[in-house]
Amino acid sequence: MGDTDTPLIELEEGLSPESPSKDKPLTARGARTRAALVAAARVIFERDGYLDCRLTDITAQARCSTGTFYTYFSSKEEVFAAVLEASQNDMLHPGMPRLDPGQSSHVEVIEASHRAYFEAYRRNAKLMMLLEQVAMIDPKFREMRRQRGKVFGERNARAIADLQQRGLADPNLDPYMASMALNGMVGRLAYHNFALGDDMEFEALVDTATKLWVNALKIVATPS
Amino acid sequence: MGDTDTPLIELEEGLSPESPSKDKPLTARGARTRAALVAAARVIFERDGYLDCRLTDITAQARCSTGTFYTYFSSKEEVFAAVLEASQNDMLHPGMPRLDPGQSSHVEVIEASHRAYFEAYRRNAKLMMLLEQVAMIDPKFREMRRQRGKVFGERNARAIADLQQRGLADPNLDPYMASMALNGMVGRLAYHNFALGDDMEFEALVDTATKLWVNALKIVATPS
Amino acid sequence: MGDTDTPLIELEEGLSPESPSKDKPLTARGARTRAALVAAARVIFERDGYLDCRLTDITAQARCSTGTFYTYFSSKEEVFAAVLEASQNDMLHPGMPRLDPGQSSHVEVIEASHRAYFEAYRRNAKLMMLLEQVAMIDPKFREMRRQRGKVFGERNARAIADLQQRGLADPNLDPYMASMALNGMVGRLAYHNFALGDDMEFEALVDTATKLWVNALKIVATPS
Amino acid sequence: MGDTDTPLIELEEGLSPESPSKDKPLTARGARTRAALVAAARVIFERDGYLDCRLTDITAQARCSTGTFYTYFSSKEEVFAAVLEASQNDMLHPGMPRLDPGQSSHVEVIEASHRAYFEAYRRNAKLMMLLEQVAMIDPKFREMRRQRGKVFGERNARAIADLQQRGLADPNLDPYMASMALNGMVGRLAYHNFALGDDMEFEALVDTATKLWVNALKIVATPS
DNA sequence: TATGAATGAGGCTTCATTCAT
DNA sequence: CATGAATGAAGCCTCATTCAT
Repeated sequence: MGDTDTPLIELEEGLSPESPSKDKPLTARGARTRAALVAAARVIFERDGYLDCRLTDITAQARCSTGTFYTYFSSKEEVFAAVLEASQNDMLHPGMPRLDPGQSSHVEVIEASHRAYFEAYRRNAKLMMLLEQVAMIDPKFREMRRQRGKVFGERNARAIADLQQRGLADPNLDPYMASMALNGMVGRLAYHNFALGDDMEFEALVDTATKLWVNALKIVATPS
Repeated sequence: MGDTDTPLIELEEGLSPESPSKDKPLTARGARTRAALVAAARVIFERDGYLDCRLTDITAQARCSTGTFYTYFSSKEEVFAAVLEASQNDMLHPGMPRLDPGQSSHVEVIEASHRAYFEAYRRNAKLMMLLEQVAMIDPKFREMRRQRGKVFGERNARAIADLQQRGLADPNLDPYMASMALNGMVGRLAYHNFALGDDMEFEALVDTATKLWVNALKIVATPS
Repeated sequence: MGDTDTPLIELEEGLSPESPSKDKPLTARGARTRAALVAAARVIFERDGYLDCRLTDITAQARCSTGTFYTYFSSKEEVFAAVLEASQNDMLHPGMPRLDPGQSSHVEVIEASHRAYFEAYRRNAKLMMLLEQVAMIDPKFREMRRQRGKVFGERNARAIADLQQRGLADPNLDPYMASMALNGMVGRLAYHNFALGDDMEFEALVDTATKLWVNALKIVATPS
Repeated sequence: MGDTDTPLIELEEGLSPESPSKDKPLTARGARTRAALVAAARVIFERDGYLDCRLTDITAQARCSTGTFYTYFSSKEEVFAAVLEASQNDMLHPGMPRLDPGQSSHVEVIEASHRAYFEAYRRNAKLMMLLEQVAMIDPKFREMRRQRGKVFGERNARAIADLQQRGLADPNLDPYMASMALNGMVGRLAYHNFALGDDMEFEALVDTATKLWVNALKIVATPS
């Protein structure tokens, strides 16, 4: 991509921040308790699912009382947001590789991105599944996901448009639609494999996703 | 597609039957009541969502008593299955066009399939969203969806393999993975547009989906 | 009272209807259950007070389950209204005596009214105390009481104005204010005696209240 | 009233001391904190009512921590008593006028008393309403109010009896009952006007209350 | 078959009070 | 004295499911 700092593609589904809820200065003890609750919530959510988990399961896991939960959160929804927030770093910055421009082609960048994305997804599979679930249940999270998808869609759309202008990608495609479609494709692939456990071979997955992207956009194999 | 009766691609996400549950002979009156309940259930499910709807809302809508519900179904889950079953015809056979082989190219078949799929999805958007929701909530429905996805994935995988063998598609792709990925891509596109209301232009959608498919598989533009 | 059909005075504090809440046709069984709940509620309210009574105490007393409560009422407030409604006949029509006009004086009418009022209050002392309590707690009931007090106040104000015009009562008094003041006086007397248990002699109470009314208004002792 | 130092009438509803609770020497800082809590409590009680206010609202308003509250009080009830105590001066000694006996009639004394009472009530309307509320909720405060009412009732009863003996008031009335009734009348009038906001004209209120008292007791208009 | 009242387990939430720092 | 996090008992309320009529 030469002189641009925009990475060619970004595939992260991204998790979510939103509102830092009950944001208080927090004493050291408070911070510890809150963190314990968030960690416990992740464990319980992943074990029982969002719907089937009871608040008391979370507090039991965090070894605190029910009341304490409400010191830091005011609903299941809110802890869930906190869990996502706490996991964001891993999902949002999936070690986007800094490929040496001189040695990498567009294809290599795309492949590296896919690999990083799939790896992050695999690491957080349970959580991703949870997010899918909650997004289907709670309109707030659904909207959050949609917005985030849009942001990534637009970012990749710009990258695609850029390639098109430089004659390096199929000019007949609508950049935004193509972007949304291909992002969705990779997301679905990851969901099926890591969340549903379809269990395809990891490298083959990266390879297929990359080939389909490259083919779909008719990307010309030229050094990045 | 030559001598096979397998259509080139099938995109339907498919809805679901599963267990015919309380399948009794049913008197005329019984059949009427049952049908009323199924119809009412669809209305209420689409209005309130699977989780937020109460059984009494359904019976109220069907103008019958709570007890009657249990004459025909034994749980919410079961009515939902019945609703899906009743809607399957529209979703499963989305008017898959019987194109005249002599006049149609692969591309035209793919395009027609996409159009039919998107139209069906649009007609049943609320229900499809519901299905997505329930699949995320109830393992039974999740598994049902997965199986169905697999069936379609395999069917398309065979079509892709066939094209590859005839030198009409990129031979470097894993047919099954590619099939799953592309099916997922189209499904996601439909979900975003018709369920989430992303509101892209219909024909552009068909066109983009088709181009991406064709490009991705590097389908050689030859008459079907 | 001569040519007017307006009774000279009316002292009832009145209880309250408001909204018939969950008014359904009610089957015989339903009516029975509802009545049992209302009766149970009165018992428990009078025993424990409005605040200290739990819904489960009421359902236990009514020998039904918690859920059943919610079939008929949607809150403590609502049962309380129902209890009041059920008691209204006794409080609202405290046997207002039909004195023979030819034989009764204004004073006799006033005395009879006071006696009837105090008797009704004594019969329902616990409930009246409850009403006082709830009126202090819940703005809805407070307002209800205020409105009712106003209605009686105005009614008596008209009677007082009538007497003034006929030269039978102190013309220097504001009829409405005097009415409100004297109604309040009798109400407070009843509250202290029957609710708080100040335990004055019943006939002395009637006598004092009557004398104070008559004196206060300077009612001329003439046959009604 | 000649040779007695008992004022003719005293109308104050009186507020309350009771138990000096945690009466400690108190350092200067402690006194300040306690005062802040009492002041804060009054603000919050008046804003939210006794029942709906949380202790944390009070401590927040007083800009101190929850724990500090318990350094000075051991319950909500106790702060409330402290609030009343702090306000007593204004309510208990409503500037009872020292009229010059040579120039004032009984009527003027009564009128001045009523005026003073209503003014005090108006100044403390919110608090008086609160007291009414708490007296209905908490037996301790109810009893306190009753005792205080009795004290005033007896005091006025003595004044009435005195007048009766001197031939200056209706001898047919029971002094104590009449006293209780008339005190109650004025209290109720004040409650309706200043707490419930019935909004009658202030001077008319004083005038009506006075006329009713004088009439009711048949007080002979003679210089005090 | 239809009815709809009755059931009751169990989750959610509040807030006065305690106590370690 | 002050702090404020932690506690946990206690009630409310929902709604899928049953069952007597």
